[in-house]
Formats: sequence, C-alpha cells, structure tokens
Amino acid sequence: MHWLNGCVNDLGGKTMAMDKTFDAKTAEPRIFAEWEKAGAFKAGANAKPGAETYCIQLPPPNVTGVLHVGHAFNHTLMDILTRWKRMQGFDVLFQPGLDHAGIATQLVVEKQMAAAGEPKRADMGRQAFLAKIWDWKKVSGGTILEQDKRIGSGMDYDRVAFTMSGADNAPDGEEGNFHDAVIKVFVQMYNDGLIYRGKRLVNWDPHFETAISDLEVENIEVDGHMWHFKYPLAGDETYTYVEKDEDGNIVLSEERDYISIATTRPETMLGDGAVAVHKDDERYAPIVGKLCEIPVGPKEQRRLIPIITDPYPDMTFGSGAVKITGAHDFNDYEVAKRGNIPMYALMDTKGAMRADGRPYAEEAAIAQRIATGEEDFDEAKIAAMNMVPEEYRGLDRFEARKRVVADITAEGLAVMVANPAADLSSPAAASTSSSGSTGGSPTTEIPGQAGDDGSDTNEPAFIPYVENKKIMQPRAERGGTVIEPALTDQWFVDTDKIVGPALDAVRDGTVKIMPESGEKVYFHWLENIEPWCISRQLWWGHQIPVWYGPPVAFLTDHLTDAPSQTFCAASESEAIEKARDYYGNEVEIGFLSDKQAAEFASNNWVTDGSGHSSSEPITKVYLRRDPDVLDTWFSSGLWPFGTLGWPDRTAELEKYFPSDVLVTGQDILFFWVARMMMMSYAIEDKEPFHTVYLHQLVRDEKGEKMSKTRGNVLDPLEIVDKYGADALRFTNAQMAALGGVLKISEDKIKGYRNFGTKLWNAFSFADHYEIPNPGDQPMPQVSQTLNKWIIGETAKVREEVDQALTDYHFNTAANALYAFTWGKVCDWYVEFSKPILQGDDESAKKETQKTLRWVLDQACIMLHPIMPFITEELWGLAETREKMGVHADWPTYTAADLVDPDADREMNWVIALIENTRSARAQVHVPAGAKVPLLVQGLDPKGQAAWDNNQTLIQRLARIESLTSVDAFPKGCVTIPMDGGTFGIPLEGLIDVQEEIARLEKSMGKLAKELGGLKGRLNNPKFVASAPEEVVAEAQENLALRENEETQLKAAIARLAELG
RNA sequence: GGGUGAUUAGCUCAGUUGGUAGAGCGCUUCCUUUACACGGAAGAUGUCGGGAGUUCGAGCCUCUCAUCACCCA
Repeated sequence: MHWLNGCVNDLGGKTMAMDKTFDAKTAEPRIFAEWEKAGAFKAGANAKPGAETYCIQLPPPNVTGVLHVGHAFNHTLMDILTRWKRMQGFDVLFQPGLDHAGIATQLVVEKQMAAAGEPKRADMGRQAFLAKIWDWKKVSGGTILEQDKRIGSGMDYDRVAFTMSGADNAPDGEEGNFHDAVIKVFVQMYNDGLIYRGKRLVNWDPHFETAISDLEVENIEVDGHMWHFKYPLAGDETYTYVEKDEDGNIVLSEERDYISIATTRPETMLGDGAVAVHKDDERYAPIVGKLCEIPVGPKEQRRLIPIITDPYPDMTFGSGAVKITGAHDFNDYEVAKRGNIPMYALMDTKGAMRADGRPYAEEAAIAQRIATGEEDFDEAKIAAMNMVPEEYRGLDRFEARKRVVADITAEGLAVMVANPAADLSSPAAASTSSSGSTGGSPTTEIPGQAGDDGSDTNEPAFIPYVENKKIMQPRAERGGTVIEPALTDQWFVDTDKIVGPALDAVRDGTVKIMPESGEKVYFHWLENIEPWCISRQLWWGHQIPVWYGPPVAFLTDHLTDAPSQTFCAASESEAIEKARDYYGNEVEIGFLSDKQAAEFASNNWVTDGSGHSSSEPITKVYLRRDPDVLDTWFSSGLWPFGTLGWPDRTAELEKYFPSDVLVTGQDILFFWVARMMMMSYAIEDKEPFHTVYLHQLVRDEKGEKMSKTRGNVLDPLEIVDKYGADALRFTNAQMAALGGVLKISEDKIKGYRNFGTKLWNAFSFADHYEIPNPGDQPMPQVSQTLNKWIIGETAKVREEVDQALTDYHFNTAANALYAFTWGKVCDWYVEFSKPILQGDDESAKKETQKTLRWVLDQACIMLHPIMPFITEELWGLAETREKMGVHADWPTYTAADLVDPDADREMNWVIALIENTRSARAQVHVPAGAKVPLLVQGLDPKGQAAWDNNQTLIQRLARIESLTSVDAFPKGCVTIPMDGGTFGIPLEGLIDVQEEIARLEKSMGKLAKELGGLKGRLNNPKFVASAPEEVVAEAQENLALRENEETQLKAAIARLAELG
C-alpha cells in the first residue's frame, strides 16, 4: 500500500520478511504523519452518512505546559474513545486547545525577562508586556500539542482553540472567538445581576500582587511558632483565673489582670478588633464583655478591644482565647462578620505594613471610639484607616513580626515559663511559674532573639513561652509565596444564583459523574459554594470590560462624595454610548491611558491638567477601565461552547454541543468541571456534556506524587523513545480502573511493549507460513472446529471490549484484548493451526489461512484505539486496503451469532487435556522433549470424537506418541482425569511412586475442599429453596463433575498404592 | 476539624444486580521445539485489615475498630 512504506514488494504480493520487532522509534512519527496527511482526525472523518456525533474536548493544557505522564494518561483515554467511535462511523470531533493560564504564563515570561536582564513589566507598560507574552506564545506556546502527536493523540489539530484568541492585543494568526465569548458572557452576566463587585477577604499573592482563587492555594506544613502574650484588662480590672483538670479538680487558681492569647502571627495584632472566647469557657466567663488592651504600639495610644464570645474558639487549644483580626485571617473574618467587629487592613499589596493614611495617634483615637461604640463605622471608613504605628510602617510583614515580638517581650507582656536550661536547683526556677497555658511544651528557643539577654553561663530563670509547632501555611501554587489574606475590592460571580441547574443536572442524571464518589464530592462542594472571585490583578488575561467614570454630580460639584459610576460594556464604543446616556450628549467622553489609570486617585476624575473650580462645570469626563483581568477559570469555564465558535451559531456548535464526555483529573472537579456546568447552564441553558469521567493523579510506582524535587518524574516522551507510544498507551488503558489509584512503573510499560511484539510476531508467523494477505476480506465461512472456536472467541472479545469502553472500563477492555490476543490467539489458535497449515487437507488449510488472517485483522482493529501505531503498521502489510487502520470498520458481530457451543466445548476439552497432560508430565519429570504413549480408559463418545477431531494437534502440543484404549491401566501409570474419560501415561519403573501419590493427593485435597463446599450447599435445604434455579443447577452439575474426578483419582491412588 | 476513598498473592492492582477469588510483574524449575528468549512449559503463594451483624450463602451489603491516602478547612 502506498501510505506505509516498506514491507510490501511487487513480487506477486508475496511479502518480504518482517523485521524482528516493530521499530516504534522510526515507524511512529512516519505513521502519524500519514494520518495527518490523510486528514484522519478531522472533524467528521470516516463518519457514516447521517451519523450521530461524538465529541470530546481536550481539557486545555496550559499554554506553557509540556507533556507529563498525567497528560499522557488523560489524553490517551480520550483518544481511545474517539478512535473507537470514529471506527464505528460516528461523526467524531476530538477538539484540542490551550489555556492562556494567566498567572503561570505571566510568571514564565517575567522570569525569562529577568534572566535576560530586560526591564520589569511595570516599567515596560501593559501593552508592551502583553506583546512580549504573545511573542513568547508564538514561539514556545503549545509545545504540548506537538508532543501529543508523539503519543498518538488523534485530535483535529486544525481546530486548536486558545482561551485568549481574538483578544484586543492579539497578533495576526491569533484571531478567534474566545475573547469575544468571554466578554459577552461577562456583560450578559453583569446585566443579569450575576456578577458584582465587593470587598471580600481573598487570598492575596504579595509577589504577583493579585488575588488568587482558594483552589490555587496549597497549605504546606512548616515549622512555626506560637507566641503567648498577655492582653492587659482595661481599667486595672482583675479576675480569678481557674483551671481544672478532666475530673474537675482545680489545678490552678490565680488572680490575673490580663487575658492570655496565643498567636502564630503577632504582627497582625495591630489589626485586632476583639478577643473571642467560647461561651462555655468558664475560665473567661468573668471578663466577657470587658475591654482589654492590645499590648503593642505607643504606650499612650494603646487600643482597647472588647472580649466577646463566639463558637469559633477551641477551648482546648492554646489559651482558649483568640484574637480576632478580620482583615488577615479567614476564620477571624467570619467571626468579625458575625460580631460586627471592624476589620483593619494592615498591609499593602506587597505584603508590607501600610504606610498610608493619617498619623497613628489619630487613627487609634477613632478606633477607640469605634470600639467603645461612640462612633459608627462602615466598610469604607475602616478600609481607609491605617492601624500601623509609625515605628512599624513600611516594614515587611515578617520583619514586623520580629519587631512586634521583641517589643512585647521587652515590655514584659509575653507569657513567661520556667527556663529548662536554667539551674533548676535555684529557688527562683523551682517556684511555680505563672503560666497557666495548656498544651505544648515550653521551649528555650526564642526566634530572632537568641543570645540577646543572659549569657551561656547565666541562664534566666524564666523565658517567654514560645511553642515550636507545625503550622499550615498557605502558599501560592505558582511561585510559592506565602499568601496573605487581604480585604480588597474584587469582582465576584454570585454562584448561589447559578449553582441550581448545575446541581439539578447531576441529581437528575442529566450529567453523570464517574466514579460515583465524585458526585458526592460535587454535591458537597456546590451545596456549600462560596462566591467566586473572578478578578485577578494580572495583565495576561481578559481585561474586565468595566469602565468607571465620575458620578454625574461631579460635573457640577467637584467635591461630591457620591460613588463613581460603573459602565459594563463589551467595547470602548459601547462604553461611550452608555456614558453618553448617563452624562448627556453635551459631555465629551474620553479614556484614561493605562498609565493614567494606574496612577488614578479616587478623588481626581479630571486628568487634562486644567484646574477646575467647583463653580465651573466640567464638559469632558475620562473613563477609567478596570485594570484587572478575569480568572483563567472564568474563560475555561466557557470551553464547552467557546471552542465551537460561540457566540456565533456555527455549524460545529449546533453539531457538537453539548459534547459527550469530559475526561479529567479529580483535582479539577471544582476548578473547572463545576464551573463549566454552571456557566453552560447560565449561558446556554444546556449541560456541557453528559458524562464526566474523573481520574486520579498519575503517581510513581510507590504511589507518590511525581515532583521535580523528589526526582521521581517519569517523562512520557522518554518512555515513548524507549518503549514506543503503544506500550505507554496500553499501560495507561490498563491502569484506568474507575476510581483507581494510578501507579505507573517502567516494568509494566516494558511488559506491554512485549505484548506489542507478541502481536507483531503473530503476523510474522503468518508471513512465515506464507499465508496470503490480500487485505479486506469478509469473515470466512468455516467448517473446522478450530476455526469456529476462534471466530466465536473473537466475537466474545468484541462484545466485551465494546461493553467495557461503553462503561469507561478501559482496564477491562485492555485486559480482555490482552488475554484474547496472547492467551487465545497466540497460545492456542496459532499452535493449533500449525498442523493444519502444514498438512495435506487443502480445504482445511485454505480455510484456516483465511481464518487466521481474519482473526489477526480483527485483533488489529480492536487493538487500534489502544495501540494505534503498531496496528496501523500491521494493517498496512496487506496487499490492498480500502481504508487505513485508523478508519477500519469496527466490527458488530455478536457472540450469539458466532459462538458455536459444540466447538467451544470441544476446544476447551482439548486445551484442558493438553494442559493436564503437560502438567502431569512436568510433575513426574518426563523430559520436555520426550514423546510418550497415552492410554485412555472409559472414553465416552463425546470424548472420543473430540480426540479424533484433534488428534494431531493434541499429540503435537502434549508430545504424545500414540493413544491406546485400555480396560485397566497398568501399574505405575500417571493419571490424568478428564471429563468423559481417564487418561494415563504408562511410566512403570520411571516414576517416583511416592511423588506421584503426593501429586494426586494434592489434587484430592483441592477437590475435597471444593466438594465440601458444594455438598454443604446442596445438602442445605434452605440453599436449594432460596437460591436461584440456575445457581442450584450449576452447583449440581459441578458436583457431578467433581465426584467423577474424585473417583478417577481414588482409583489412581489405589493403583499406585499396590505398586508401592 | 469536615469530606472522600482505600486496606485482596512477595509487589502493583482487578473483581457492580451477594453464588465461594483473578491478572500483570516478580520468584522457582525445565526448555534455544522451524512466529516470538520482548519467548515457551510447569509450579508455589491468599484467615480478601480486625471484630460483629444481615443472609441458605459476604471480598462485595450494614455497624464498629485500626491503619493509610487524598481533597477542603
């Protein structure tokens, strides 16, 4: 054939010798190129007229990504499904694409710029920086899709979608609909009241100076410290602090003029709004409602905060009292919201202590009036207040922490404990310390202060109480910066309003999540869904289509404190229209540049430099575009229809949306799957797909996550180089048990490479026997039992594979094909066919030749979705083919039509006889090569027929010289019990009688166990009464067989016993 | 702390209306027999995590305990 070189010559269709093994390294790229040239993966390729559609959309990898084993696994599964459906004649689209991956991409490009010594992005400006990223994307973006070709992913590469395509600043060649889609969705959702702006505590990345989603934060356990400080009570109040043990015995009772607070983040004390204790905590009951003092900052302006009750504090943890810093901790945020406690933000966008605002003394005075209820407050007022004392302003948060700890300790407000390093015999150290804290052991380590006071020879008797403990620290998934919870203005999707249909769809089965456990997790998450923060303070992404302008009152009153006006519009021109409607036609509308917008101060809407007096009306206003971009998941949430041309009603959209199945990692169920569900329903009022197939992370052979730092990363491309793509793909399919843990190992891959070679050699065998290989031939009509049998087996495996793939049981499909190809075709059919192929019966020979070719073709077809390369190569060895293997017609024959029960029974009997004979021979050490005579006793007609039909091949495979029927076995005979007769190998004088008896007794032992079970059940009247008929019948049948076998074994043992 | 899952051969894992346990790899022995040593033949190994319950019958269903993993706080 023309599309595959080599292997076929012009000498009358006779094939040249095949290579010893399949040379994956050279063949695979060649074959993939041929597929692409033939357009084999184009949408609708090989579709039968009027075919149903089948669509899978690739979860878009990051544009910066390179192929790792997780992708390879994920992509293989989708490729298996789409290849399978394509061969069945469906109208298939396997839609590829890439995600612009805001933060990840920006990080990559900024790193490169830094390495090249180029100016920082802030210096180069937004447009120039974006141009840089686009340049980078052009050169290195999408490497992964090229790598995908190495593993055989059959996607429609002419349709690669990109989530930033068509953006305002996109260069030539990056046209596309995605940007329009994103903007249209935003505007639509804004107009529908599904998107709003608000102040929320978000995860703030101080390095990128952006909010990131909860899901992009990972909590890492690190060594941290828990400091214990005293918050003195206001007005010299005291109370009796009583601590009891489990039995209620008082273990400590003392007068205190403070409340002890434990914290891992002392620097946030400056922003405390309250101290909270549990309402059931008797220790603090006397002081609830009183005020205490934050023990930091200038002495004269110490703030007082209330002691409140809340369910949040854990009475058994730390001192049981918690400082509430609503602006810097998520738990505190909830407590503060519940208790209407002011949340003072202490840090700027870089994570340094704020340096803006009024002098601390003024701020503290206002805060004091708020705390005592003398002054009202609202969100904006609190946000403007800077509660950082001058001495800490501008310090990095970690530096501020050290300073705060040192200052409090110096003032004597740290909780002290006895110093274990001090001389315990001294009276001071032996006395009871004032610490009443529970949990944790004191430590001598004082971070940042070691050696400051006291010398090595003269340890202080008491030291500050600092626990060394593991704390969970939030880190940015990208970059690893310590996340700072921050109160900021962000855009949110009101998920409560759109989550309904997404939940219903799964509840009512419109969308099925596999494995089912995924549904539970999905419900749990969506039923407790939080507002989705969609703004990111990045540049690489879809800029939020919102412009701000002055309130209309500003035109006449420049000092108005009315809030600014928001215009949400799909474009600048639309924004102008909206602004005109608002300001009136006489007012000229302009836009602030990026630079101006960046420097914008909220009270200055006039930027033409002219001075305006409040009496002078303004005739031109400048709109400022929101500088933020949308969360990457906002755009990828539109993937199911965005890839198909939406908002245009393209033919592809009509055809392929909703798609069929989403195959993705369990880890992005919330990130992505849930969002696609919500967005699809919100925008198109349709489910995005009908099935979600979730799989786990691919791990190394020990089950550990692969990571560069661990050094256990397997590179799929190296595997492909070493073992071929098919081996990797087969391994992937074979591990894909629903919900299973995915552990990949090189040994496994090697094993499936060997499997490919086995298939290869089966073809090699056919060539070796000079079996014609004409190409597409109908299933042969056969009369030979052997051929009937293998055709039936083929039908069985076809059903099994189809069922398995329908159920997404890739492992079952792979294992069934493995067992069929190796265990049935190679181990038995090929061996059985040899005597016929070498024999004189021309018609049997011809029939077997045809059957063998047919069976091998079927194996190729059915293995193709999993092992496309080697099967394509083998397919192409035929003289003619109507289509390439990638488009070969998937079979539809059924076991009901093709399984011949008689042939089945006969061949299984033959196989059992050969196996039993081999086993008996091996165990009595008959040399493997030696041919032995075989005796038979009491062979029934069926057995006789089976023997007669298959005599040659039994003799060949069991190495039998002759068969003689006898009435009684001679003494010293190895016994082979079979259904329908007992066989024996006469070996008098050659066998070790004791060994043979041992062998038979072992068989008896196994039998006895089975018999016991069977008899036990059948003798139980309740079993016979309550079990289904067929189960009872099966048991009875089984019992008869086993009893027969038992009789034969007993006789054999008796014979040997005589001998011994 | 909340959630989800796992525990089956030496290892890695299958095992769906509950019918009496399998595969691959590894291991042992033998075999270079004309498709294949990336091979062939034979073989060994299980209290299906512990305990209890439902059932004629439980690896599978229920409860409980133990250990582990992952996700979210």
